[in-house]
This record gives sequence, C-alpha cells and structure tokens, in this order.
Amino acid sequence: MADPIAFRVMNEIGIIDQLGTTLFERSLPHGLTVPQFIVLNHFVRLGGERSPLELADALQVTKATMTSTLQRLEAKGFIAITPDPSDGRAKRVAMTTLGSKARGDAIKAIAEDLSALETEIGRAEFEVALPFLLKLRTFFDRRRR
Amino acid sequence: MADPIAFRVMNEIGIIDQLGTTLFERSLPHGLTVPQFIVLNHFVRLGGERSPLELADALQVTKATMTSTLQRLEAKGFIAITPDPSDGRAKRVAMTTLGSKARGDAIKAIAEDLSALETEIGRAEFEVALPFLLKLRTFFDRRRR
DNA sequence: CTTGACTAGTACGGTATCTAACCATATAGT
DNA sequence: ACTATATGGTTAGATACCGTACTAGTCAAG
Repeated sequence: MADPIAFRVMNEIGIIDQLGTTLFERSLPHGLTVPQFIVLNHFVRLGGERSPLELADALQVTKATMTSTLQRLEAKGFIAITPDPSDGRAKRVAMTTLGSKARGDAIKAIAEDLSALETEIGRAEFEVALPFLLKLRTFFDRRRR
Repeated sequence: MADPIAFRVMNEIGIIDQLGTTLFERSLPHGLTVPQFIVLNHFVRLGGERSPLELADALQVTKATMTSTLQRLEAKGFIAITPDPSDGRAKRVAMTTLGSKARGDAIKAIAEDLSALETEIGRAEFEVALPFLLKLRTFFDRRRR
C-alpha cells in the first residue's frame, strides 16, 4: 500500500531541505551555516535591533536554539549582543559591520546556486508553489502551540 | 530588496520540515524519531533485507548518519543486523516482528495528523505540488556528488 | 601472489534542533 | 507591599546530520 499523498509530500520536503541545506552550506563563506546566514539575512532585510525571542519567533525555532546560533554569530563578530536597558531580563541583538559584509559575501556565493535552481526548474513553478508552501507552513505553525 | 523566489521557497521548505518533524515526533510512539520511523516504513513498503548503504542512498543521508539511526533502531529491537555472508565488509539489515508492530502503531498515531493536513490544505493541492517537489529533489540530488 | 585502489561500515568533532529544567527579572492580584 | 505567576534567556541532555578520517575486507593489475 502506497504512502498517503500528504506523507509523500512531507517526505520530499524533508529530503529537499536536507540536500539543499548541505549544498548551500558548502558554498557559504566564513564558516557560516545556513541558520547563521538566515539570521544575518533577516537583519539586512528588516534592519534595526531584535531581541533573541523575536528572532526565534520570526525564524520559527525555539529560543534555546536561537541562543546557540546567536552565540556562534557573536563569537565570529557578526552580531553584537547588549543588555536591554528597559528590561533586565532581555537582550538586544544588532548586526555588526563585519556581519553585514559577511552576509554580502554569502549572498554572492549562493547566487549561482539559486540562479541555477531558477533556471532549471523554472521561475514560474516557484511562483506557483509558494502559496501552497505558505499554507502548509501556516498549518504547522498553528499546531505548534 | 526582497529575497529571490527560489530562496523564499527553500526557506519555507526548511521551516515546514522543521515544524512538521517536531509535530510528527510528538505523536510517534515507542520513542521513535521521524528518521527512525522512515527506515521502518521503508522496510514495510519494499520488504526484504537491505544493506546500510542501500538504506542511506534510498533515504538520502550519508552512510555515517545511517549507522547512527540503525544503531538506535537495533537497540530498541526494531531491526536485526547480521553480517553479509557473501561480503565480509557488508551487513544485512532486516525489520523484526517488534519493528513491524511499532511501525503499525506509528502509522495509526500519525494518521490523524496526516488526515488533518489533507483535509485542511486539500488533497488536490498536494497532488499538484508533488511533481514540483520531485523536480526540486532531483535537482539537488544531481548536485550532491 | 602481492600490491594498490576501491568499497562497506564506524568513529569523531562540530552544528542544529528539540524538550525540560532552571535563573533572574517583571508584573499582577490581593 | 507581598506573593504568585509569567516572561526572557541559558543550560543540559538527546537525536540527527555532515565531513573527515579510519579500519577491514574485496578486487584487479601486474
């Protein structure tokens, strides 16, 4: 008996994530990992400062996971973490100039991979798929508790 | 400047994989993880015996990763690993009766999640998305080297 | 045969991820 | 004000994953 369609889709998504992450990670400079790059990219796109918790929510990982990723980025000098003056529990995270540069390098490095992807699969197919993926993400996000 | 469409798609795929894996793992019985379940499921669907390397290739992970997952499944008594009589380097992996039962329990446990998914998103959408995902997977698989 | 290259599997080090447990600070209810 | 609860963040313990390096067994070229 074949697996149900939803199962097969989830299976493919898992494999694609795995293979894609590995491929991108090989291209990334400065020893950046994909999650680390995504944090830097988030700062470039939205600017300003964020708390670790805000980042965790935006990037859909737990705050514990974010702690770990931020520590590694800070060790590389790509972000600066300071105490939040208005809340003794909280912290503020900002990207450094070095981090901004690293993100720029990373973008250049993965640009070929991404354009190869778009060329081979076809931009239109991505456009069609995206709304479906957003629906899927929303489903899981609601059940995340 | 917005992220390119291929990047956004890969990003969503990563998040969906993350959230979906976590959700399914909460439902799985016997302390099974998703990768462990996938191995058991593979045996049920295709039967017989497999070498660790065959499993690694079929499930798109490295053989080192497969070693680890198989060791955990063996510790739970869900698979049996024996030396390959015709090749001193190789091993044969087979599912045990206990493993088959565990897989059955797991199928029941995640059935609700899967049917909720199909109901909410719509079966047709999955059917449409699957070919796209297979193309994507093929792309990354070819570049895996 | 013997040697050199390849193949199957394992071990290790590192990152990411989760859950659960834990501080420290903040806030609300009485 | 005090106390109970909630919130931001870290730590610890698991599993999964990769890449690299290693062992052991196979096989082909000479």
